[in-house]
Amino acid sequence: MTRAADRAYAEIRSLILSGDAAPGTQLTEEQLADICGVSRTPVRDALRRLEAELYIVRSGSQRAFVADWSREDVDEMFTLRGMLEAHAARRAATRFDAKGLVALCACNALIEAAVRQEEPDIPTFLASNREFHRLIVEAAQSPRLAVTLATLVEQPVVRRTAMHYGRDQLARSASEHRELIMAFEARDADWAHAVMTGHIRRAFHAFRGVSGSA
Amino acid sequence: MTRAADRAYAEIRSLILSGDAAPGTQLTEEQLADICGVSRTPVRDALRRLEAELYIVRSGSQRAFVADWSREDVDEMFTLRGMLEAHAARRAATRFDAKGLVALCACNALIEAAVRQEEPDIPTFLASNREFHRLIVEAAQSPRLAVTLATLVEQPVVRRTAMHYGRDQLARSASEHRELIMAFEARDADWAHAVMTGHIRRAFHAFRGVSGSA
DNA sequence: TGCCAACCTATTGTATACAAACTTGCCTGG
DNA sequence: CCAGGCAAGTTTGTATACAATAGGTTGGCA
Repeated sequence: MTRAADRAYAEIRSLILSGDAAPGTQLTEEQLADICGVSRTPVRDALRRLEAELYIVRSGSQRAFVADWSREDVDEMFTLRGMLEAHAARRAATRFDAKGLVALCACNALIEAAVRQEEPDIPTFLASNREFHRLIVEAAQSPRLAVTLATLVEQPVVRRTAMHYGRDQLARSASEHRELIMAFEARDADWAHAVMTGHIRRAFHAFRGVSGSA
Repeated sequence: MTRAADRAYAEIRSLILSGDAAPGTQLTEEQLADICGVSRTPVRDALRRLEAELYIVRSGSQRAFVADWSREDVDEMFTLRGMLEAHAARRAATRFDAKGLVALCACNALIEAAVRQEEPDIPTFLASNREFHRLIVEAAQSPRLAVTLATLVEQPVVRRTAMHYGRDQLARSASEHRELIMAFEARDADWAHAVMTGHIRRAFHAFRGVSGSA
């Protein structure tokens, strides 16, 4: 199922994430169509998605530009994500079934393995971390929440961040995940909410530290 | 600026809100193109937006169906909206300028006028109410928050609800708006947060009451 | 009669051509 | 010299034709 629109979406997002398309750059549909080797139609679809996810912004006349992320934007993104993910954790705590918890544990096992390596395996960490959070949102059983969060977790910032984490930060993350799992096993909604809040806030400050020194 | 895509969006949304397109109904692009008097291209754009706003859902093979709103969906929507709008109010409290507050007061004056009528003017109430909340989100100065909330406030439920409110509920709403304005004038973030939380929760229970008896 | 397969239809995905709208820069008149 | 508008070029919006694919139906075979 590799539709042209999906490939265009992945390609354009990659351009933005890699920095090849710097913030503020204008993205014209034709130019992107050339790059992706498809026509403008699927490119338009891809741009709509990227716009909803705030990778790009549009001028008054609907021209597309690579979004610029100010310090305030990053702060606000983490705050929103913290609120919503904590809410998801609260809901998930009373809704997880045995199978879901097993999957969650397996997922975190992958994360811990990736971290324990001599040279931490960042791509695996990222993928598994994303899956971990996705499992929790899924367990929360709220389509609205899932859609809303989906536009926040896959942001440029999140991806760039982990690249620069030290192993201690990565290990800390895995450890917090373990505590989350404990809260879920105890079906303790308040606990899960609190741990998730702290988890995201810590990630936020880890990012500020990294980004400030970089 | 009445693009075909915008008209199609409004037309299709209206079909869903009015109930002409019942939940579960399949919406085919060609059929909608006929109804709206445009080609499939703008209809596809409109469907993408409606999908993001959860008016419609898609099957595995990308077929579009009118979304079904369960009781749980409605609960969750109000909860999310409450969290996010309260957060917006908190931010807005320390960011409103004199001009913004004047606009907010003017907006609520319209609402109160609409409510005081012999026969309450529901369309005006809805429009002004929407503008009132929009002004607050704008004052919060968080594009992410604005985008996120935009997908929640314009939901089928919200619109259907107000149609059935009694005058007491409408008046209560306007009165809560006045208290919000007081909180903003005092630049008291916690107060604004609390009032907004209560405002949305009351609307939620008013809806449950109306919808339960209907 | 039940099931499987092939075809046929309905629906979405993509490409392309053309139209509308916005930008830009030049030119003209004051 | 500046302002305003006009014209050319760029970019997005829309329509339409065609391709691919999923679903349903019908016919044949066991």
